[in-house]
Amino acid sequence: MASHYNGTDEQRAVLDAYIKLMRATSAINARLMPTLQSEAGVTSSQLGVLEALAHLGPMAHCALAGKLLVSPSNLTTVLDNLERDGLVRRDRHPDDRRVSIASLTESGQARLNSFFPQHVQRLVQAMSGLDADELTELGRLCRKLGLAAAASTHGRAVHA
Amino acid sequence: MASHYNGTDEQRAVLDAYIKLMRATSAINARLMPTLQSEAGVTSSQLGVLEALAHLGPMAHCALAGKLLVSPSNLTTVLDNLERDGLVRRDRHPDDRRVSIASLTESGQARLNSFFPQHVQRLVQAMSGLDADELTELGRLCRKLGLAAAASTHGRAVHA
DNA sequence: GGCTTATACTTCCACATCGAAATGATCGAC
DNA sequence: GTCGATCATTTCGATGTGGAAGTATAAGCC
Repeated sequence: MASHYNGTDEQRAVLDAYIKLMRATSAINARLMPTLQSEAGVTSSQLGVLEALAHLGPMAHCALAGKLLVSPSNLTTVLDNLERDGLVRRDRHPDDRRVSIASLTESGQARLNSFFPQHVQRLVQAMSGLDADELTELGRLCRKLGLAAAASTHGRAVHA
Repeated sequence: MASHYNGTDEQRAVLDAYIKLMRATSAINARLMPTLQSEAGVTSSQLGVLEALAHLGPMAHCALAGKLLVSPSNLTTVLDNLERDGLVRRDRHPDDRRVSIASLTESGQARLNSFFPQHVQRLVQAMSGLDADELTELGRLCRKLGLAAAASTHGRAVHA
């Protein structure tokens, strides 16, 4: 039993599910991150940036922060480190010089190509504890949970 | 569609579930942390320490790090901040002076009592997007996933 | 007893993270 | 055209995070 809290049944059930959810994400990430850093030389935050730029093309700083759900100030740090390592380039928007456009360098693209397939393969292995149906169901539940939580963060929960 | 990766169906399914899992945990934590910091004055890591000490009693540094699944060096920082705020006390083990025993102060216990019920209630609300059965199923899937991932971190995956 | 090894914790460094404040640049009102 | 408001980004300060190295203590071996 994960939860020792002396509350209602509903509260204990929620705490229990929450703890398992957090442990699962920790376990998966603990499985992936060491290899990512030693083999690919990037952190998971940096990987997020590289992936987004590869899939979506060059993006403005604030758009990228929105996509990745991180704060702009945090993204500044991550981009600083990526730029220092030559994986990402920052250019000013020609019409609005407040805006900085981040894009993959050739080196960044090459780096991503060199490790991403293996990274995905390790992820598949890390999640091999669930079969295809369970994976689908986990995705459905997480999506529903995440959308409801995000909606209630701001105003009222959306009806659907 | 969450995943744009051009891999096999299995790889895309895994990536998709992974992204939803990460988004759900981010959304829930984003919902809880601001209130926790402004109302209770503790971070989520600090809450983990306070909870563990309250449920399990005074504990040695390394035992606590094991329970919380964080590195000893990280725990040092968290305990430093909690001790500075008077919520936790560190004492030397009488028989082995290498060991430091962390315990809740009265102030720490009082702080925990003062906000934990509301915190649980907010968690219940944050996770209210799922009904009781879905919560149970999510817990089951996360537990299975987490155990398999943790097992494969070290040696081979356990057979069951 | 003194040396070696092992253990427990801390310190140090790099990175991630966010909020708040500062900076630079655009836009609207007049 | 200038002033003020607004927006995009960076900087700063605090916390969390882990790995590597250092310090203090204990235990084992000769």
